Amino acid sequence: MNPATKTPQTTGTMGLLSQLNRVVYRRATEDVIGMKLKQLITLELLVKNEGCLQQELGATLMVDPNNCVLLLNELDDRGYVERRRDPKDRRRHIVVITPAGGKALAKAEARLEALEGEVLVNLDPSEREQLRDLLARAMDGQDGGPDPSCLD
Amino acid sequence: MNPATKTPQTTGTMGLLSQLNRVVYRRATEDVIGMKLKQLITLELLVKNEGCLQQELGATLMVDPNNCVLLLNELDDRGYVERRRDPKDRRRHIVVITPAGGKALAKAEARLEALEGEVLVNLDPSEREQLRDLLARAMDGQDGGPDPSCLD
DNA sequence: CAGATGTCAGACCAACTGATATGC
DNA sequence: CGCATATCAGTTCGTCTGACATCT
Repeated sequence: MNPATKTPQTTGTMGLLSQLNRVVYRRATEDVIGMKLKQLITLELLVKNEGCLQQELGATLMVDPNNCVLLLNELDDRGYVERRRDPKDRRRHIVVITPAGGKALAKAEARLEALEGEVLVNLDPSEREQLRDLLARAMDGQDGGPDPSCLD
Repeated sequence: MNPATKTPQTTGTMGLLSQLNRVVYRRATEDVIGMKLKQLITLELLVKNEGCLQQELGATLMVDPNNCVLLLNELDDRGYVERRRDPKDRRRHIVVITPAGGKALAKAEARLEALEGEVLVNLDPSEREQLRDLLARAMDGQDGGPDPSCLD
């Protein structure tokens, strides 16, 4: 019996993706990059489109609105973000990154890039660029891709 | 070296990796592919090198020995794997996939490939091949790469 | 009032820590 | 006896569900 009748590929792309992501998560701990990886990603997104609505943020990051609150509470406690009421609709919150948040982000990104260098040690620079491009294109148009819908 | 000042890269490679992985995990639920994604990956690995030691399995999958037990218990309960004592060292367990496991894996892989087609809709076949290759090469030599150390 | 947004509290699930049993 | 392997129980962490408050 041959379960993989025609594909002798050792592991599927999704499996490889999951495994490599596990490598990153295992190594990108808080004491290594200075904050949780999820927080770093959140701050990156807030830099990209400053003045993002909280619900848009949650949708882009693919976290439930409830989880989004907790995530922002952590960043708020650290002084990395600020929640302001939307003057146009006072139910909503506009989330902005603070100077302290930007500074912490820059430091964390530097640490993460160093880690990236270790994780992707088998790939030369042009291949890394290729990988980043493919991942970005795959994400594009996904639920949480580089969607400029945060803009007013 | 100032990473933030002149690099307008929207998101780092690691962030993209994490995000795309989240997309997969959100969609590859048990009721979609028939089993947990982690179980699928485990079975794939057991097909690749049949007769793998339990500790080698855990190391490759990057799960603690404790978690490995629970993971195998689930697969064992379903009748997908079998644990046999190693005759050469009866402390050890050799894990093998059962015919039922192979059958379930084939079905789950088909479902996952369909999902992969949806997730990577922005990439044409050659680009998907490229992505799979880059991920495989990045994983190679990592803690849990295609390491043939399971062989005796 | 009905609907939307954000917040919190409690339940739930997955992962980690420590202790136990067996075999070398 | 010391060490290794696997297993389980208890804890902890992250996530999800449901109730509530505010605003339109």
